[in-house]
Amino acid sequence: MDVSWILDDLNEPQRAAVTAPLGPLRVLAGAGSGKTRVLTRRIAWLLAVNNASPWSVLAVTFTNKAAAEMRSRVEAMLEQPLGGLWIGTFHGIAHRLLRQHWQEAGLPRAFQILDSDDQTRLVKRVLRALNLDEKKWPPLAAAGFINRCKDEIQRPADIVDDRTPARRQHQRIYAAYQQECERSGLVDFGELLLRAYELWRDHPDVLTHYRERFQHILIDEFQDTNTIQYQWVRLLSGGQGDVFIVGDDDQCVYGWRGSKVENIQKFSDDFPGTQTIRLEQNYRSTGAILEAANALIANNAGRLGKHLWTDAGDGDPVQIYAAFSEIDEARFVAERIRQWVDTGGQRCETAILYRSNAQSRLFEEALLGAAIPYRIYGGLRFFERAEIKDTLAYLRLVANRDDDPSFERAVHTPPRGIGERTLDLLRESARIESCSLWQAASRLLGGGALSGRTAHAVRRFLELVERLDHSSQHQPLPERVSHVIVHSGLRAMYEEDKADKGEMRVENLDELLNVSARFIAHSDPVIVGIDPTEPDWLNAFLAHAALESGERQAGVGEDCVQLMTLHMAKGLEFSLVFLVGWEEGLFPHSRSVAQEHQLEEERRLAYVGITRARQRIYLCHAEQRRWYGKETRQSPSRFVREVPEALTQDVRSRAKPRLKTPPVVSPATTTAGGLHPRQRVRHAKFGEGVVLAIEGEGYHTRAQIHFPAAGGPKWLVVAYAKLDRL
DNA sequence: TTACGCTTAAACTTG
DNA sequence: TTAAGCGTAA
Repeated sequence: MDVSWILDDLNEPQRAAVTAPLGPLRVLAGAGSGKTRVLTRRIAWLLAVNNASPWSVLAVTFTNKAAAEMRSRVEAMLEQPLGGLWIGTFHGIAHRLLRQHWQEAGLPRAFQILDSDDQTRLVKRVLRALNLDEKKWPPLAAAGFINRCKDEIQRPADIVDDRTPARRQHQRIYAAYQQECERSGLVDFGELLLRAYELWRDHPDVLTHYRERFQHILIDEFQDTNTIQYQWVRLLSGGQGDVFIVGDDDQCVYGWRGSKVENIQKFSDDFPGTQTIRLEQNYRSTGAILEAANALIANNAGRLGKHLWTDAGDGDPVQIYAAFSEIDEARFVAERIRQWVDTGGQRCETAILYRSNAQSRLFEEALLGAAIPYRIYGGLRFFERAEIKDTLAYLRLVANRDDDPSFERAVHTPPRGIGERTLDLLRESARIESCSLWQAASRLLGGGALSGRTAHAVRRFLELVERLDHSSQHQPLPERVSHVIVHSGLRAMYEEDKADKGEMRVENLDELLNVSARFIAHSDPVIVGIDPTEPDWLNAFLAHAALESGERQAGVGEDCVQLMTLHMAKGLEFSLVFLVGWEEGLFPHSRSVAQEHQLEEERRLAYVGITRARQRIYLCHAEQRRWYGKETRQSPSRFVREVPEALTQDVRSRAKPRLKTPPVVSPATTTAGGLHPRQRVRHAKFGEGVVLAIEGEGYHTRAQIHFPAAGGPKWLVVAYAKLDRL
């Protein structure tokens, strides 16, 4: 069989991984080494060469976006839709299993998913019910404890009593919280995984079915798996079989969330006969960038070991800019971006990467001032916006009256005369009767326990939800959503809110309508992870809203400078990268320097940042910074010093490049690129033109070119401008 | 019950 | 600096 279409453009180790015999295989894939390519080709190889059925393949990715991309790539390669193939995140797959086996898993059929925001609110409620002071027992800490337990496969009963009051109290909170969830038919993110794990552990027939089905398991970003995900894979595979894992221990940056680098390290112990393949050739960055990254990460102990290399040439040295202040830093970045764009660079090929979201504001201002379009990733995503969550709360009540968190949210938005006192009454009654708030409200109304005015308000609310349900029950999803937006009074409430962001919120409500329409039109039930026969689209849509929190901002396709945190940048690449705020206390963050393993995680984050760059990189730090309203003197991050001086160039002192070999950019754009006056060239944006003059040499060569289509002559740095000679 | 002004504290973030 | 939480007035 001709398999060249799968293997042709792969290097040796990549090919070895794609064609490896069935069995446990670990691919250690460095940044930019073609990891995604290897994964998709492996799936194609299994299907086309091994004649595996799509039905027998399970692929796990880190995000929903990656899952969608992988599916479309494989389908494009094989030129057919692959319905039976399961691709998704651990959570998406767990959810799908639980929808299918809700009875065995001990869940109500219409169970709903709690996002972390909902979870924190619920924990707060539990704290109040237990009469605990929120100051002494911060809800976020309690929620963190619960999530850590679930990640470690621990139910309240499994928690070892170490006789510390804090742990005992947290265990109590966990138990009460869990009881609440079960009474309300709610499942948080950790619970999705834990239930799915218990489903297999406690139901051998179900496990056997999936073991026989999933002959091929592939997992991406394995360095970011946590304990339960690892154990779940072991359970499914039985510690053997065709398990293909890909990861990079140097890019594990989610330790604070339970990820265990050890998982990728100990995989070979738990899966006997594991083959390990290293992908070390980097196709992304220049030599100087890679060497900087290699030198930095070498300061970490206990790595699996890997040395990235490239045959692309050294490229520019790493630029280091010591700014006077945080304002100077932002101004400098904006100015350099301006230059880059003026010389033909694209804005969307540029990224400003920072440690924490709070740093973005100054760059926004500087870019705004320089009239450079930008896009910020971060902040609230679509399904996390207040107005959207308000609407979803009504929809969830429509789906399930016993959903207490949704009851609490909907009952006082918009305000309808039911306040804290009435709610306390309902909560107390619900606690005594151990029933839901909805049931408590009905009972209190029936028993005449409420005063006339309050009773009226509560009755109207209950009737409203009933009406929302019944009058739209047999209508398509978008109509139901629209019905809720209007008749809940949410739309009117936000329309009146002229001062604030009311207008935008109304737009978002309308957008929710569009989202629900698109969900019906485009959703492939297989991808969404629901049983295709599931008749209730409302439940499916609500699950979608919880699991896939949506794009952060519109305007994806525009040519904008990209602003995001280092975490978000993992997996992305840009020609020009600014790593800003490299100062002690900021990065590494002051809370991370005390513990060695946390410091190492910060260093991995720095490594991720550096390896995002293809051509040119700037490390920036400010000597003085206004932080939380106070002026502080800052010293450069230790990570700046960990980049060998031979690879760097200081911008401010205007020192000569210290790189011994003359900088080479890339074969296609070397020096003058064979340009001479009167030469005809083509530029991606400006069209055809004629070279008028050449100036400078080496990397800095500039050419003055007359572009009739762009209205006259322009100076372009040849190395950046990607000119085609004609 | 709701709205407003004062105090306080402050990563990264996917499902 | 900003955003969220809390106490007090309308």
